Amino acid sequence: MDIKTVKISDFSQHVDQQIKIKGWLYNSRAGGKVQFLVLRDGSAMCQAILEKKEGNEDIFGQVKHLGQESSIIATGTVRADDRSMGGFELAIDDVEIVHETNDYPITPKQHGVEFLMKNRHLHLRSKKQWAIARIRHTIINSIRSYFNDNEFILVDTPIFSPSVGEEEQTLFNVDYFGENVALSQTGQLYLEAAALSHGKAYCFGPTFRAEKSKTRRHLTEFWMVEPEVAFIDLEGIMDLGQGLIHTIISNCLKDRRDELEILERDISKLEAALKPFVHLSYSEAVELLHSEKAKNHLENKLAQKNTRIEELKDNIEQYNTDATNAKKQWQKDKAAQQIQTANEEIAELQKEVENIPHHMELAKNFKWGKDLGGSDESIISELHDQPVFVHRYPREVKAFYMKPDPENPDVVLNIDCLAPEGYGEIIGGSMREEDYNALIQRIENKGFDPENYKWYLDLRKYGSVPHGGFGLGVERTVAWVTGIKHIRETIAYPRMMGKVYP
RNA sequence: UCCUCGAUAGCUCAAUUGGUAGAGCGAGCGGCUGUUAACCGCUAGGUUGCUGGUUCGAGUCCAGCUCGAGGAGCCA
Repeated sequence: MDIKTVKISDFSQHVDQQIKIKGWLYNSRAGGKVQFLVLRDGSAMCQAILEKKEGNEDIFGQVKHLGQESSIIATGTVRADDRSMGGFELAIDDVEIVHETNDYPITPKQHGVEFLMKNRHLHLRSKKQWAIARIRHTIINSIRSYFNDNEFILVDTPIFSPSVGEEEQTLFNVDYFGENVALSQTGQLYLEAAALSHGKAYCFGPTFRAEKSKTRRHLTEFWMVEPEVAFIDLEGIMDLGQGLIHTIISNCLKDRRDELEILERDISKLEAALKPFVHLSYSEAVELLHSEKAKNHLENKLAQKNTRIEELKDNIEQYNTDATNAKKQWQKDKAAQQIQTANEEIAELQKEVENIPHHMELAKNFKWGKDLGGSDESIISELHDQPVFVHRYPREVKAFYMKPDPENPDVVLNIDCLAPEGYGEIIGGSMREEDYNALIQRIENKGFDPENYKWYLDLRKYGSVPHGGFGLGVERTVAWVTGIKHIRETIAYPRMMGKVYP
């Protein structure tokens, strides 16, 4: 009789049945007569019990010496047991060793960033990385289904783009049969053409920025989805963006509870984002930055950080006492580890504490007409529980194709969407200038040559309509939803300044 | 491009005013029937990132370089 192979995530439906699982050894605690194996099969992890019995001494001995990440096929009976993680475990009858692994580099203990990134191809198997990847999958799937369900047509825009002379430092140049072209940093201009064909269109692909940014928010290669709609207005664009983010969040809350729990994400923060978003004009945002509210917020933040630092210092005292009183070596080591972790947190907090007065100055002295800086965005987003749309920025700091507000030509009809908790800008979008002559004017004012925009200008010559759209950065969205600090963990193989391996 | 910090065993870290390089984890061997980063005992494991300098003596001090982390600017 063939024994059925089941997924660990389906264990609850197979209690007391004999089944097979195909997977990998994640960790093991071997005893003389019983071994506790933590197995993973891609769907989940479970504990498996191998008891030494008459007749299985060979298997017992072999499994005992199996290295972490050895691949195996285990046959056994599913049991409900509260002592086991997930509430179920596998009582093993037999193990087939598919591949024996020795010296797997990533152990269940702590590792540094550099080491993990060098071993990224293996790091992907770790629990947190596994959870992040699954949430990313759900986010991308939500994006596709949201647009598909709302009658958008997917149009793929080119990655090789002619260089038109603008913003050259931020583009990657490629030798294209002797011609200098750039890797695309947006599909928007091409997508405008598609929107005039389909009414609603979107593109979804990788995008490339050669900015020399080394921060936790930047990648040189990242994924962006860009919808573009004919006959829309700015309110419509904001509704579209809010609908998209609501769909993403509610799908993650519905389908990725376990993964969010693995990442210790505060669910209430995500639930708050299901409320209608805050709408602030740029001018209102500037007022907010100048307000007592912003000042008080930063003062509170400063006080909180200082309190936390004192708390950590007290903890360190305690750990030191623990270490002195500890009889066992491992207790001393544990205390040392805790002290190290606390010191790292203190260092980070002290840096923030140092920066807060500077941020206060920046906010207080913010002049109408400048683009919002990173710290300004943080202040605005931290003052609200849900994402914030900031609209109508000064025309001078924004791109040439953005349409000026007919009611105030000093500002353009654009939006930025700021994610909560300081995760920064996740959406940028605008209405596009649809008037032929006005667009030429804008191109010339920015110092560009209208000759290079011939086909783009054609869109204003033949059946031009009010239209607009936005771009949403997938990795920043994943960082926010998962609550992880650094964007490099939101994509399987991050590309950053100076890093292209593996 | 600029500013700050860092590089010691496979991994994470320690090493007092410059004076014999250590621990835990991991690996190997052994012990333990309910473990949750299991635990206990033993063993192996090092050109202290590179180059030069100061010194009787450098992991430690100085200079330059390489690599990494965080931030500024810019941005999704």
